[in-house]
Amino acid sequence: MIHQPLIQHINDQVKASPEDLLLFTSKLREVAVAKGKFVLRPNTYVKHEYFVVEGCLSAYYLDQKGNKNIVQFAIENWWLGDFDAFYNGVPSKLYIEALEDSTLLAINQDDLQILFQEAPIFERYFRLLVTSAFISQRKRILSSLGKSVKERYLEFCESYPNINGRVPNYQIANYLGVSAESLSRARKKLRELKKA
Amino acid sequence: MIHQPLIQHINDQVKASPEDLLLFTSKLREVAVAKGKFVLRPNTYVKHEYFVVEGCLSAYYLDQKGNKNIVQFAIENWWLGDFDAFYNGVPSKLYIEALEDSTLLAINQDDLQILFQEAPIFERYFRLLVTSAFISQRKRILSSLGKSVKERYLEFCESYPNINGRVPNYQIANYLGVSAESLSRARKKLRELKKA
DNA sequence: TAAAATGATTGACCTAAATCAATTAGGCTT
DNA sequence: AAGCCTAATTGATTTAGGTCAATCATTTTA
Repeated sequence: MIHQPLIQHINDQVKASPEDLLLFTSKLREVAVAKGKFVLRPNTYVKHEYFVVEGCLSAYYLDQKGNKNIVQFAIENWWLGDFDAFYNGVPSKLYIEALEDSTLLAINQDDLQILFQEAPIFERYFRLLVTSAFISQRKRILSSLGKSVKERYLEFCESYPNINGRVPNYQIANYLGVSAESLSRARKKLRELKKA
Repeated sequence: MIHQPLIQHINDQVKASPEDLLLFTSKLREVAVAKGKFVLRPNTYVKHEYFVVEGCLSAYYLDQKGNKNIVQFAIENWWLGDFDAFYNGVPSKLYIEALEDSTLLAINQDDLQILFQEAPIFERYFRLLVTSAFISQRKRILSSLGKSVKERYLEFCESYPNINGRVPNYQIANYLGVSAESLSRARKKLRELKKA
C-alpha cells in the first residue's frame, strides 16, 4: 500500500497507535511528478509538505545573480518542502524539481495543524524529524567551512550513499558549492589515490 | 524573577497555561558561568539544554587538525546545547564557553521527557524552536556557499545585530569560516565604501 | 545509425582568500 | 606612566578553486 513507507518511517521514530496512523494517512494525498517537472515554484503560498515514496528530487533557490543553489536532495523516505514559507506564511522562494519520475505524499497545512491537535504524537514525530535535519545541516555547515573540495565530496558520499549515482555530478557540485570542473578534478585525484 | 525571560519566550511561541509554565519552571536549575569558563566539554554525556538569561557564549568543535570551528553564538533568549549528543545519546564533541559572565537556565533530559508527557504544548514549543533554528541554519549555508567575505559579514551583522560588538572580530571570522585577516580587510573596504 | 543533446573532463589562466610575518592599537595591571 | 596582553591591521606571497574554452563521452531522439 502506498502509505506503507511513511507508516514505517513513523514507527521508526515514535509509538503511534493504529488509530493515530489512520488519522494521519486519511489526510494524505498522492502526488505524481514526472522527471523535470516542478512540485513547487517561487512566489506561491506553500500549503503542503511532501514525503517521498519513490523517486528523487532537488530543492533550490536562485540568488540575486540568478545562480542556482541546491539546498537539498530528497529520495525515498525523505520529507521535503519549503519550511520557511510553510511555517512563516511567506511566499516561497524555493524550487522543488523532480530529478526522476516521483511519487509523493502531500499533507496540507491546515490538516497538519488539526492532526497535531488530535494526535499530539505527531508533534513529537515532526519535532524529532526537524531535530535530526538540524543536526545533519550543522554537519554540512562544518563541512562547507574550511574543508577542501575533496574532503567535502567524500563526506557527501558518506552522508548520501543512496543519492550518488542517481544525480549528475554537476548537481552534486552545486550542492557542495563548488564548480563542476573542481569536483571533476577532485574526483580524479581520489581515483588516482585509490589506485596507488 | 529569573524565569521571566523564558516565560516570555514561550508565550511568544505557544499558548501555555499558567500550570504548564509552572511545571516547566519547576524543572529548571539556574547556572552561573564566569567568562572563559566552560558549560560543556567534549566526551561528556550531555544531560542538559540551556536557555540564556543573561550573557554571551559560543559553541565550537575542534576538528582533526585541531582547528576551532564555532558553530553558534548565543546571547539572551537563545537556547543552546549539543543537540546531537542530547538526542542521540552519543558523547559530546562540543565545547560551550562563556564569552561573558553568564546566567543560564538548565533543563535535564529526563525532566524534559517527563515535561513532554505531562504538557505536550512544550513538544510544540521545542518543535517550533528547532524549526526556526533549522531555517536560519539553511540561510547560513546559502551564505557560506558562493558568497564573498564582504557579503557574508554583512549578512552576519544583519542576522545577529545584538552580537556584533560583544564578540571579538576574530571569533566572528571563525564563525564565518574565514581568516581574521580577511575579515579585517573586508571591514576596511566596507568602511571606505561607506565614506564615499 | 546519424545527429543532437547532455554531462564529464582537461588545459590555461586568473582571482579571492589563506598564510606568514610584522606592526599598531587599546585595554588592563601593577 | 610603563609595561603587558590581546586584538586588529597591514604588507608580501602563495594557493585552492573559479572561470573560460575546448574536447571527449554518453545518452536520447529522430
